[in-house]
Amino acid sequence: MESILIIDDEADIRDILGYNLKKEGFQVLTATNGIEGIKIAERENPDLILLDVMMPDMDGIEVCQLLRSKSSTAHIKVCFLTARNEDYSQIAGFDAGADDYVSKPIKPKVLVSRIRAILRRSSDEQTVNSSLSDALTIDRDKYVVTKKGESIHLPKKEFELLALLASEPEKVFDRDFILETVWGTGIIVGDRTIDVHVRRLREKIGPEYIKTIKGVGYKFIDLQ
Amino acid sequence: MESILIIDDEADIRDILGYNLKKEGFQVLTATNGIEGIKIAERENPDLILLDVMMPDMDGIEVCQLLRSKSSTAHIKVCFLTARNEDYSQIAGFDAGADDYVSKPIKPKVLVSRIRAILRRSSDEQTVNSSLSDALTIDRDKYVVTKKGESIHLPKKEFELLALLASEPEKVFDRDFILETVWGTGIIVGDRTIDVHVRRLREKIGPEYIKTIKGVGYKFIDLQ
DNA sequence: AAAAGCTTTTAACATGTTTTTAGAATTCGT
DNA sequence: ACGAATTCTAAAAACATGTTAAAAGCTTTT
Repeated sequence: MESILIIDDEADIRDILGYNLKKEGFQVLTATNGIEGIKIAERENPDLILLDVMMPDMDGIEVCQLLRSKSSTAHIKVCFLTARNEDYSQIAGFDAGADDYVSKPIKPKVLVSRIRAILRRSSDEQTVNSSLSDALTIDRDKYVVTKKGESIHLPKKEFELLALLASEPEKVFDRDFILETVWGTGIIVGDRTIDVHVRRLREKIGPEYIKTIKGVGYKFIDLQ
Repeated sequence: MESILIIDDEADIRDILGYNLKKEGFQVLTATNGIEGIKIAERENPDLILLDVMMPDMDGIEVCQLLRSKSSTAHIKVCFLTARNEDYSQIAGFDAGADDYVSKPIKPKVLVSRIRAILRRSSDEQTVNSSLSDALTIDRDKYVVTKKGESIHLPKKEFELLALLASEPEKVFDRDFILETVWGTGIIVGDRTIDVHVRRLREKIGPEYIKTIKGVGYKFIDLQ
């Protein structure tokens, strides 16, 4: 589950945002000021921090700069909460390393969709990196496989199979696991079904990417 | 001309507000309760709804949530009318997706300036979102699609479908998601309903914009 | 209140693609 | 070289989508 840390001095805001984010399935952490927020961020390593710009003692900009300067928190996504016409803070915020900002009054639905967008952005990048060899890219969202810039059309099962194998290059996936994941538990298909799919995948993306481990299963080779 | 829907059970309020808004050049629609209001909103697609929080049967919060949950009304701006010390309603109101609120007793001049502010804000936002590809523009506010300067009339469902797909070009939307978003959760329609809508969309905007991913769903292609 | 016009949904059928199967050929490890 | 596992091939079966026309729902007009 994705976790979100809210840093805001106003209890009302913390409550409303917390309520809405929990409802959407996020794990919620809260802090009432910058110092506390940084401590929690270090300890809990949340996926994203919602950070109020205007706070007494230490403002959001400062907090963000501190987060960015520590290696244990530098990677955490930060989204600023700003009052409507604090235009300057948007600029200063991005400057300080924010990923996005949302203006008050905050509409929960807007906020949630922005949060999802930020998190998706980062997970996309990872997907691309992890399932990417120099020549091959796999984009689950767009359902597209690219080889040396040329996009290759793959039908659903072949795509799912490739995406699974490529999700952990070098790891051997055994036939039962592949069947469960790509076909679904309980679905019974003949012995040769996987083979045929692998064959056609090799035909389309090139045979060098998928290696057979006889008696066990298949693995994706990340060609450097 | 910008249109405003007033939903309030008290005839006095409807009359006073209606009179003032007409004088300011708005087109005014009225409804005496939530159900009627939602119907009118769907049919007339007003630019903004003034929504009384305290009403018998269905209160404003509920009405607003319903409006937000339907794709055909989700984009309409909502401004709550609240009694002076209903503080909680401000919180619950934003929670339900309101854009602003005005406390009674309402001073017409204040209300008009608030309304102008909301509409101005929204038209700014929409401009950014509306031009999605060079050839095709989609304006949620006006419910208009333009292709190379020529405006194309699309019925509601087709428009919503296009707007959804175009909201993230290249991304594949699966059939379940499309059904949930455009038709609504729990609404059951036949298997071929989406296809037929896609077909007619392609007929009107050109077949090259919407691509089928067999077994998965559809995606919008952003032609450069 | 009926008629005319749209929009939306349904249903039946056509089409083309994907998935599965099965047998023969081949490969691989021991 | 032997046997088990995998690949290859082609055809059958299953499936998803496209296409049409008509029916069912709405709104607006008369």
